[in-house]
Amino acid sequence: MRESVRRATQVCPVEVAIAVVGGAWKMTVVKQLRDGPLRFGELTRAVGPVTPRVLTRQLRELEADGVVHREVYPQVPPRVEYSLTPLGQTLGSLVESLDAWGADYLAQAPVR
Amino acid sequence: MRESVRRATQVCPVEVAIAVVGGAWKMTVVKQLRDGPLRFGELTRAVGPVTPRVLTRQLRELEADGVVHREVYPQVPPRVEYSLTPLGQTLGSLVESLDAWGADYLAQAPVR
DNA sequence: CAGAATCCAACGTGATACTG
DNA sequence: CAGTATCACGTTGGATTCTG
Repeated sequence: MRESVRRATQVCPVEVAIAVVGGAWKMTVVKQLRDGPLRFGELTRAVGPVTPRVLTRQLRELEADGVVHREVYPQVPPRVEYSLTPLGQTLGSLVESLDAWGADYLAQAPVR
Repeated sequence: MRESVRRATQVCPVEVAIAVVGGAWKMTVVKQLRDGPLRFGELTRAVGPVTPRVLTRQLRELEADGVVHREVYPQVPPRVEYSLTPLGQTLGSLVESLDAWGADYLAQAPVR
């Protein structure tokens, strides 16, 4: 268990959830993977203006937390596919809620 | 609109939601305020091992994002009450979902 | 009581260049 | 293609002390 998650257990279950999914790009990754596995490059483009360096780290953390599965196909050129684990799939409704709330928030507080 | 929220708008609504509620203690604050207004001291004790310095900053951000209302009663000793705004109340179901997911996560990945 | 001031360490995030 | 190496930096969260 990652340290930040372990610390959250000392506070409240909601902090645990935030510790797992609260990082930048993480919930967007989950959102994109809901439609099926994606290769690293596909995921990079789908998520947005994220650098490979950063996306890799977020994926590693999601993997460590059991949310994402990383499948390496030993071939040239390399092929690595990311997918949601069963646990990751349980985040589906949460992603939808966050997506809807964020959209509502933008509707009532427009970007200036 | 806070800068981190504005940046999130360039990515995805889910990132906007995370930008608003993703900070440490924030969703725990919302959870505690669901049962009604709390004074600063009460909130400090209810949230957990948070320092006044940090809790104040998180509350200011939640206030700036329109989630929390801060009511000052001009008296001695000072009395300041925090409550959820209508927007903050719309986070209710999200808090419940996060709480449930976090609890499930702990059940399947016990603290070691 | 409800914070503000000051200071700081750690972390999260990012740009750029390079590689098996 | 899917990263890694290196470097850099702003923000976050925190400890401590002090105050109207």
